[in-house]
Amino acid sequence: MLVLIDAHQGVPAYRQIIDQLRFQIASGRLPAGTELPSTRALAQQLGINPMTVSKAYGLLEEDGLLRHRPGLPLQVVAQSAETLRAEREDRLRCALQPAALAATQLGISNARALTLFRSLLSETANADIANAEPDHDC
Amino acid sequence: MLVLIDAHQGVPAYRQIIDQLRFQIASGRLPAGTELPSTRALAQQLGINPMTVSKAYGLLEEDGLLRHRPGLPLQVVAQSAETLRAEREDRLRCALQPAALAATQLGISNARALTLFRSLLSETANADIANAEPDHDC
DNA sequence: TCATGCGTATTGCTTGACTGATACACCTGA
DNA sequence: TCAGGTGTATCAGTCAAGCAATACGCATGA
Repeated sequence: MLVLIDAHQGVPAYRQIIDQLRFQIASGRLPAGTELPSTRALAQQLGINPMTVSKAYGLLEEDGLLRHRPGLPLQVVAQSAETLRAEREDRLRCALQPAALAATQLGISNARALTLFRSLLSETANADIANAEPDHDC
Repeated sequence: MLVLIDAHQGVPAYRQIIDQLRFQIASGRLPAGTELPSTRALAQQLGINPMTVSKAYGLLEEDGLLRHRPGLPLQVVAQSAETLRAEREDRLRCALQPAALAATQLGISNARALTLFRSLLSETANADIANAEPDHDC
């Protein structure tokens, strides 16, 4: 399954599509040249409107991640290794930003925050990726 | 001036109040026992409705940062050392969990992830909360 | 040529967040 | 007791985001 929509999550559908595709492109799971399913096909698979998929595709194309030639399916655009590396780091930075803000506002020292993050990284690396769920509600 | 509202920022007024007060409490600029201005006083000062201030105060009270006794002004709650330390760390852990997961799935090394987090912590600590700017949308 | 599939521009609806006006209950202090 | 202070419950209005139905232009292949 390419994309999964969780209606219970509060995040709009088109943004979930963007996030998951962007993630899979950055991580290399969708290499350059990969053809994406049509808007109608993916929409039917997800049980949503084709326009919602189209909105996601359009924004990804604006970002230069996808290429669209009329009459042909959308393709993942080839990106340099450096661009991919920067993209990966950017995504991690975005994930870390709220944590850094929380640490500051909570008055937790940088050293303590880093120690916490280090232990979490070890736990996550050892955990099975399949059941990537938060242990308790945050 | 206790709080500043920037109408052009896109962030709702009640949330700007929460963020700024939370930061000032965490940083010690508003020590325990400090009496906050009344909802009406702060509302008039900011040119907004008292209910908007009340909403912010109410949420901060839910978080245990403020204490309200009917008929008396709101007070900053005394931060009991050990019990709140664990709770603060738990909240930071929850903020860090998705980042640790992203680092693992993106194939970013623990060392690189920690370096990134360290630099973000420095940036966040130096930033003034008044102009809490998103560098670029994540 | 025509049927088929493609992406999407346009339009309107729904939903929820945000805000504010009003009214109320409560406490303090004269 | 009562005037004046407090926070806030309730209700209604505004606004933008998200989504979907429809229709259109385009490319392909028989």
